[in-house]
Amino acid sequence: MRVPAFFSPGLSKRDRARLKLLEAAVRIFGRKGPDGATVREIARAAGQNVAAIAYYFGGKQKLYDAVMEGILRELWQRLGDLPAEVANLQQQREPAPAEAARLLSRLLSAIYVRLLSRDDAVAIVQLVVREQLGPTSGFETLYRRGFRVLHEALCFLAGVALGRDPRDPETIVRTHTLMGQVYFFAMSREAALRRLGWKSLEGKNAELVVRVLEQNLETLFAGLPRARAGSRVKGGARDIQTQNNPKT
Amino acid sequence: MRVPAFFSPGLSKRDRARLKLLEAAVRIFGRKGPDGATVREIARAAGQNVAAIAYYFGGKQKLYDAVMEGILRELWQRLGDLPAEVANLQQQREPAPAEAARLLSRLLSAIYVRLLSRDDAVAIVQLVVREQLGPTSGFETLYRRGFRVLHEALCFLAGVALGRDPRDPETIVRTHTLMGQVYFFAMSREAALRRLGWKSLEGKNAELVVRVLEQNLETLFAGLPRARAGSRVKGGARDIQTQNNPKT
DNA sequence: GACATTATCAAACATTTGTTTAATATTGTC
DNA sequence: GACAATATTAAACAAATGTTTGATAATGTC
Repeated sequence: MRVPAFFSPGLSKRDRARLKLLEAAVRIFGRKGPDGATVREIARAAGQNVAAIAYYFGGKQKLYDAVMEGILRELWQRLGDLPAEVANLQQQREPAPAEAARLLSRLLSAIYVRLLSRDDAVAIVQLVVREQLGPTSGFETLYRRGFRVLHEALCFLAGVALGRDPRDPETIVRTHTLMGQVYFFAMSREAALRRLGWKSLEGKNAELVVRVLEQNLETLFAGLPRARAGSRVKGGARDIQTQNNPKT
Repeated sequence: MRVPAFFSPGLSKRDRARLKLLEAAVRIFGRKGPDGATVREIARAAGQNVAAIAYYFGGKQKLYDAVMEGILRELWQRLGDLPAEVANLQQQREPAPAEAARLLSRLLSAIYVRLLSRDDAVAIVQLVVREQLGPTSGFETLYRRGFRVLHEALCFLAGVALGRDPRDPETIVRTHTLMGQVYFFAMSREAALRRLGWKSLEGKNAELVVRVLEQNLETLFAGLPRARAGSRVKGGARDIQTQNNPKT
């Protein structure tokens, strides 16, 4: 007999097994890496038989690919409608520098608060960091549909805020340093926690980080020299909302 | 017959074999991670037999430990006498904020130029980043004798530069954001290279990064509010030169 | 040159790994 | 309830991995 929908909301038994497997896979792939993690451990953690992985996903590699897909969905979902706000600004003919600066600050803060600081996203971040290390299939996916899109959006905002071409190497480098201020907390999470004597990057602690971050950005946008008219925004970035792009 | 010293400078045959294995191990551990790397691959890359690893190091794990030691040595060696300069400043009774700010800038630039940007240090950075992900034996070593020492030194400098207690959470968080501006280039190396269309972070490209970085720091130290006297530097950090410290 | 130490190597070994199989149980449909 | 499709499981399998072994070569010392 089919289990009523209100017991397993919208999910067939098949989908529930897949989901449990996926959740366990994120955790264990994150902790041990694609090579260190074993299908047996993942299956055990998900309360499933080893063969279930081959049955539902077609093997370890395919499971890993599915995990990547899930991470990307989670990533964009957590950012809510902020990407839409950026896209809005991108459509304007003469976006205001102050507005761009403000949105950049909000976006980076949101990335920290909703994503990087979260205890429930540690495994995801671990996985992403690992994939940053080398060009594998996982890296390609995350870069093309995650990092690059976000990076381009941030470069656009920084470009407008500082009156520079978003594709100028200096703008890209500058944006990278801004991004690093936030991402470093996630990438060296354990070390940061220890140095601060914290148990988590969330909650009250997140408030301090966000305060420091926003103060940094404000100071930078106030103090950095703005380019004279002429070297202004030329092309603009790719639209942040068209996330499935080839090339580069 | 013993090979004359000038043919294999100061190295016995034993040491040369160990060295070749170590070099190959850094590269392959860096690329594939401790789990992904196999002893057979490392041995092949080093031109040695598989059994040589057990013979000279006592097994894969011990080889990995030895690699960590080597990385630590390389790390501090590349920083030259900059740590000594920090230690100098730490000994002064009333270190000048401007001098601290200048040294902080020089230190972070040196970390980028001599370490993070270098093509010949990619494998090392990869290994370090991987170890950042979780508390394993490798992490403990790198944290206690690498990250923590550097972090404390930077916090001291930032504290002096901004007139704040180096152990105040806000100072530590602030320092972390400063550090992240540089380290992010190494931690997301591949992504940064692609976004910039660069082949390397070295040379001419490094000049741009350093320029942006120093401009950021200068702007921040000029614009961030300095604490009033009273909330001034209290304890100072541990001495940067005593690198083998227990606790924390 | 003889002898002991050290180094090198291919083969063997025991585990662990991802995957497949084949039998059994469950579920959905009529 | 019968039948077919789908799920689940333990066992089997082949490939790989880290380690050990035992034999042979090279090296250093007297």
